[in-house]
Amino acid sequence: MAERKANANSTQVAKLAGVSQSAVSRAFTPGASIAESTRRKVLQAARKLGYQPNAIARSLSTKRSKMIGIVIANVTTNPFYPEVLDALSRQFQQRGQRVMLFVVTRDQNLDDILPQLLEYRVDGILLTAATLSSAMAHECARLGVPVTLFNRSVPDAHASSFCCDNIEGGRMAARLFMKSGHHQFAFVAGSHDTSTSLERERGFREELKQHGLEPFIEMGKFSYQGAFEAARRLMQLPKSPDAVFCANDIMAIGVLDALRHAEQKKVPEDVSVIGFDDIPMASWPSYNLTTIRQPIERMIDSAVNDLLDRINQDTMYPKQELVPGDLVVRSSAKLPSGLSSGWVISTSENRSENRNV
Amino acid sequence: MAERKANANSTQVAKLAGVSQSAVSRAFTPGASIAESTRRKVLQAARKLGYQPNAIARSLSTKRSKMIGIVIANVTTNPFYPEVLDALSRQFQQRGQRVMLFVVTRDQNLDDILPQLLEYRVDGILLTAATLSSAMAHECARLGVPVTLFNRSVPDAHASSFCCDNIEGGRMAARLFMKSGHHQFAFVAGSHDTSTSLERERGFREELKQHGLEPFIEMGKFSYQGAFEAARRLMQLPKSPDAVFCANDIMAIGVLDALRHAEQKKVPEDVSVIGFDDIPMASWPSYNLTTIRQPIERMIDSAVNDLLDRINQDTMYPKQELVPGDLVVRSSAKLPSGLSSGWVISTSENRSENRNV
DNA sequence: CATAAATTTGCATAGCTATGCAAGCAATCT
DNA sequence: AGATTGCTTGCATAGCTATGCAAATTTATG
Repeated sequence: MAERKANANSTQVAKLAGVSQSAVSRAFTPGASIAESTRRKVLQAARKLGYQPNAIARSLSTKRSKMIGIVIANVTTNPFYPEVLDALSRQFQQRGQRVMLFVVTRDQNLDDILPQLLEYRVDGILLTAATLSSAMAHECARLGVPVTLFNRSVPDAHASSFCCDNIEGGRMAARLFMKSGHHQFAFVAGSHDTSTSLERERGFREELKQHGLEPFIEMGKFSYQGAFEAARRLMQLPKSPDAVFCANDIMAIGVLDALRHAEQKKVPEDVSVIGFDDIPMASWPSYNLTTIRQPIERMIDSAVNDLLDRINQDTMYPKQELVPGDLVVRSSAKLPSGLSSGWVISTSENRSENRNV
Repeated sequence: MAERKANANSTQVAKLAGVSQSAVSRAFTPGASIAESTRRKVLQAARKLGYQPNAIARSLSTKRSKMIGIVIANVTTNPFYPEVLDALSRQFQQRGQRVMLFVVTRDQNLDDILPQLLEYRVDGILLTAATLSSAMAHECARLGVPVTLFNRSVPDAHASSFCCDNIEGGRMAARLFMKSGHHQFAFVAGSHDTSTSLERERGFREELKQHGLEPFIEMGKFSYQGAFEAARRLMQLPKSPDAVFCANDIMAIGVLDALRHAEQKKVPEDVSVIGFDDIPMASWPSYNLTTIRQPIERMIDSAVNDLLDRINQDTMYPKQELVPGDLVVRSSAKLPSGLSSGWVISTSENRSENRNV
């Protein structure tokens, strides 16, 4: 085993600076009671010894690790998640929190992961993947570790949750399809046990049902390839759909590619496609995907604020927030008359604008 | 400030189990000297109290945090990096290391980031972004914290480095272009201060030069959009290129989209395009990108092994490894006679096979 | 200048686990 | 039985910082 080089500690710095160890600690604690002259002496001695406070010892002493556990999945299969991770970790970094990351697979159980985070006494946990078992939610609550779910609906009242309004998003897709005169509808699902996919399907279904319509359902496994194959299956149906709503953009893109390159269909002339998320690729000219945009920044801000607030104030209750999505109209779906590509439609505030997306 | 619920500690467990605190510690330390019967008693008491060893205290005591610092960038702009992050963090997790993640921007200085990692006494550091200043390299060496660079060339001998053979990759691209009879060559660079881009350019240049040829250079800023615009500039040249090599795939895709959708060029009939990385999108039918594949898995394995080995054995010297890339022939570049799409050519072992990519 | 008030300092200890060492114990050997 | 060996166990302490409290110092006030 390698031997760690003796890393200077506060006592050695104190000796060199001719002060007590407490003074060294205070010199590095913003707002602590210490004379400016003493602080300078300490910092100088610290520099000389290459001293840096030991965050591990500080964590032990303060019972605050200043670490947030983030659990994420699908980071390679869906560009939405790298965006989420990027925004999340930037935010936490900026606000003085370190990030302990766990990348999980769809089938991995959180009950094995969370203990590993709790072992390190993370101050809070942010989940963007997998579902939180009720037992684990209780365990975190017992230990006073707040949990926030991003893009997952809440299992019980112990965790906060920040979601896009998936149901309304599904409705928006259905309405756009119907307004522009489609006849056969389909939904490409992600999986049958993920709230996002289920809710988007539900909104889509319900809105269609009000007009006596019902969509075909195919499984796209939340991946490009899965959706590619789903599209091929859809096109083999006797009454193949002319309007396909996908549970996310990466699947919508898989569907588009299948339609164009494997099925010789024109989009949107033969088939219209709508996605969900508005990942950067959606605006590439090869795809020009009409989609429901999740307002990532706003959702992340809320989630981060909520988690940090709950870390600092014991009294706060978990919060559930539903953020409305925007319909971004590009050219993968036929347009109803009066609407042109490049519009963003926010149902929430009933406001439309041409943002040139 | 929130008050932490009293979290059971080893002393409380010891009392309940009727043993000493040491016994509790040993019960949770694999391979420690403890009777099986005692261990059982301890574990039972621990379960009853909901006790979990405190990794922070353990880290302080053992001087091993079992945390690896990972620094990464471009996670939203280049799908290559989510792949790298996914593989890296999986590997470390599997081998019992936690990951402390820093997501940085291109312009962020590592000299501000590394101290934050060192503060937490990470056992090792893996850099996939930014360049390590010599001062910082020394600082890490002084503290005995091994550093491994992924896809970055090494600044001095204090860090290990695992790179794809970028120069040979650039050469391969040049050779393929020349063999299939192109006349005007261009290179779309990522940036002028990144070893990957510079080396790929160098190999490309050198190989062309041997035949008295010289490429145009345009800056693509390592992004889809930047490359899109670079392609448009290239097409406005009096002798516009018919062979464009890009420093990575995401830029190659930007170039493809610009050629097809903004410049009415056919690929590969009018212009051939080659990328670098072989990200998943490269094999999508919309792009079918001919590219130099980086053998991610192998590179990651080597990098992770190296870092963990150096953490455990003080004696080991940093290592520099150059892994050869494979030319993956798809259909974004004209083929020389005798070669058909779907082939992977490994120069290293002089072996070609049809892997149906 | 004396006194009160405010600031700064050091002492001592808590926070939790790992581990070297010596002592205790049981099993094995002669 | 007595001696040897090998395993278990507990004691005591290290690892490093933060912080309540009382003492000491400085500053402000009358």
